[in-house]
Amino acid sequence: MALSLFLIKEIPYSSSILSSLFFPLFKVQVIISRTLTSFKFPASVFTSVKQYSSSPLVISPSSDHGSLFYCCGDASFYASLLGSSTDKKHVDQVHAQLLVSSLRHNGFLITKLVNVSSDIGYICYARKVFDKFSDPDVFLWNAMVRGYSKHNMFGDAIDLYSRMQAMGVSPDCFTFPNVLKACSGSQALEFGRRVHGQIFRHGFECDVFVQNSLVAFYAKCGRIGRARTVFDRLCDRSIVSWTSIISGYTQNGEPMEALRVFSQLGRSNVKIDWIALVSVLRAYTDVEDLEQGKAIHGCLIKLGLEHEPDLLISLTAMYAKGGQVMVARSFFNQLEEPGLILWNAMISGYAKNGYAEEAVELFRKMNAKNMRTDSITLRSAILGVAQVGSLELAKWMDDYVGRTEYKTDIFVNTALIDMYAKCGDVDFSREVFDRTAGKDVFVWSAMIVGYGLHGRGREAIDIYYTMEQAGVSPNDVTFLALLTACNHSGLVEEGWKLFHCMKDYAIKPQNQHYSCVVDLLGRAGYVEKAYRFIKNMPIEPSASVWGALLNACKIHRHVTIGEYAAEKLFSLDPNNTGYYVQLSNIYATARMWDRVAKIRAVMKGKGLSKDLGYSAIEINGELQGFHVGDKSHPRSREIFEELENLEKRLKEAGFVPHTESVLHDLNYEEKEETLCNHNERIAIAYGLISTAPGTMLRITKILGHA
DNA sequence: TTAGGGTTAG
Repeated sequence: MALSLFLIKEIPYSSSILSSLFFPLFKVQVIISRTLTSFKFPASVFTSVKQYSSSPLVISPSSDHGSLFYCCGDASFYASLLGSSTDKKHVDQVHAQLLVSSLRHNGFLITKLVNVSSDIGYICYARKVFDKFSDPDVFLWNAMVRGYSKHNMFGDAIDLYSRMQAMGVSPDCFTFPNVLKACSGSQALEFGRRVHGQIFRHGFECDVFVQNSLVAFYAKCGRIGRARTVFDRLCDRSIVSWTSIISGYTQNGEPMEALRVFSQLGRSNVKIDWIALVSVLRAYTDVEDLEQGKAIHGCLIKLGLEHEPDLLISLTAMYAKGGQVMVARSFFNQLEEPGLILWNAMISGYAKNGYAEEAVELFRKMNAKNMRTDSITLRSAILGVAQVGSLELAKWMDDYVGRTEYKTDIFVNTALIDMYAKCGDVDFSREVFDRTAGKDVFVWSAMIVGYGLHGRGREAIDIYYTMEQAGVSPNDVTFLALLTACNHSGLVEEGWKLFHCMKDYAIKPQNQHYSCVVDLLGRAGYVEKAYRFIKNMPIEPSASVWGALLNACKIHRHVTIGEYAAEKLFSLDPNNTGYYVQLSNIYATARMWDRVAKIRAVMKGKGLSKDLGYSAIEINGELQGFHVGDKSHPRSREIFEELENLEKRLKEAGFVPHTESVLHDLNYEEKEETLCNHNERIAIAYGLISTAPGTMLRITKILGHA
């Protein structure tokens, strides 16, 4: 109907539409200006017009876009015109018509105009319309607040709501959901609390819409306890209430509780819909229970929802995170035009599971298709690049980011800092770090991690103190980064001191922190001190803690403590080959051959074999990976000749290899294990024969993905 | 006329 008005332009070709469809439906009178008479309306049109002549429809030419038609219908006529608007030009035209009509002060139509403009992303226009209206009612205020909330302009939404209150307009049940969305979007916890008070005062404590919004608000602001209280007090819980609290728990890192609530939901009479299932899938993804997630997948198939595009995103993410990237990819491939979030889920799934090249390739494909990318796409792609380990690719990625609106995005820059460090150039990390404005604890921590990775422990510690001076509080990640950095640089005292600083910030050390300290003490030879340190731990030591102790025992030939650590490890992680090999090496060093043989028999009985890592080097932009004892490269002979040559020169220079444990009759693999740097050496040798003297060689070590 | 929940993430 609305379109037919604008089709008047085409009247010479479609006069029947005008006369048969348009005019009979709206009681309007048409006055056609003389300039348009060339359209040669058929006589029937004028007859219709005369028949329905309660209000005037003026048609006159406009200079801007061909012919513009001013008309005056009734309010529902304008509403239907606006309702069908999908572009700014249409809205402009209808607004222009409205302005010259007697309905220009009609609050209902102005509200509709504001709603429609903000729906099509014409938010500043909506505000202009809003501002021109002198006496907005609650509907109009709601429409404007809704517009801002919808476009993530949370501050404006909150300002407007405050102004509304100052003007003495009473909010209604449609006001609060939008205001609360703005509060959670901008993490305005205090303001939201006040809104909660107002909800109570205005008597909306039983409105399920308003209360659901409150649950979501508290959950998104990290106040899951408050969210639960609101949820528990709800007189009538809808599926939205349940979904809000379930996803709230997942968002707050409590997926187990989310699943408990979900089982309660199963016992209630509320019908479960697909959005509820999406949040449950997320919870199973987070508890890393792929089997249970598969069961939910089964439910979805039963409900006939498995092809729901938004569910495919959750399924893709779940399978990708669970390491089943092929299954994830099959979901991705199901859609002809996967949306942005699905691309993101797939790219990050690849990147997080060691399929770095696939991640980068998919990102490139996305670009080739001219798809829109966002901050999350970039973060995932950067993670992929970091794991590929190529500095060339890293620079390309950095350039790419520089051409987007995300070059100042703090999350993206954190990822870039990490990427450069992992690709071998921490000074580039520092450049990104220096140009990042508004550094938060993650940015600082990423830089500390970078320096630590490169054995520049002092710089890591310096940066930490600068961070403190800048008034940014460290978190558990910061301390882990610091302890790791001290570890790599052998800064025992500094590490010990920093570990004890954790309590100043009320950060409870986790197993990772403890294992770092054990490693630090152990490597420096304080094996017994490390052992006592573990014995005094307030939490149950994990395998990584005992593993660090075992490693220290191997280095410092401590059989008794080594056996103790190994016993703990065998019970915690019975199938990990590394611990058996390490204990066997401890025995070998102590020349306790009978025990070496015993360990080997146990390993054989369990059918354990080694999981190899590899090292990679980039030559002329091409990445080459080497496994331990890798002879598959076409230039393998030259590489091993260079390696021998290198070892000869090392010996001449006075290098004494640590060979005690290789002297006895260990089998081939065990010898390879003992020469733990072997694959790095191959990569170095390849680098030396492939580059001009003086060229910087960057070796990337990739663990456990053979 | 207007409204609430989910999925990708340093």
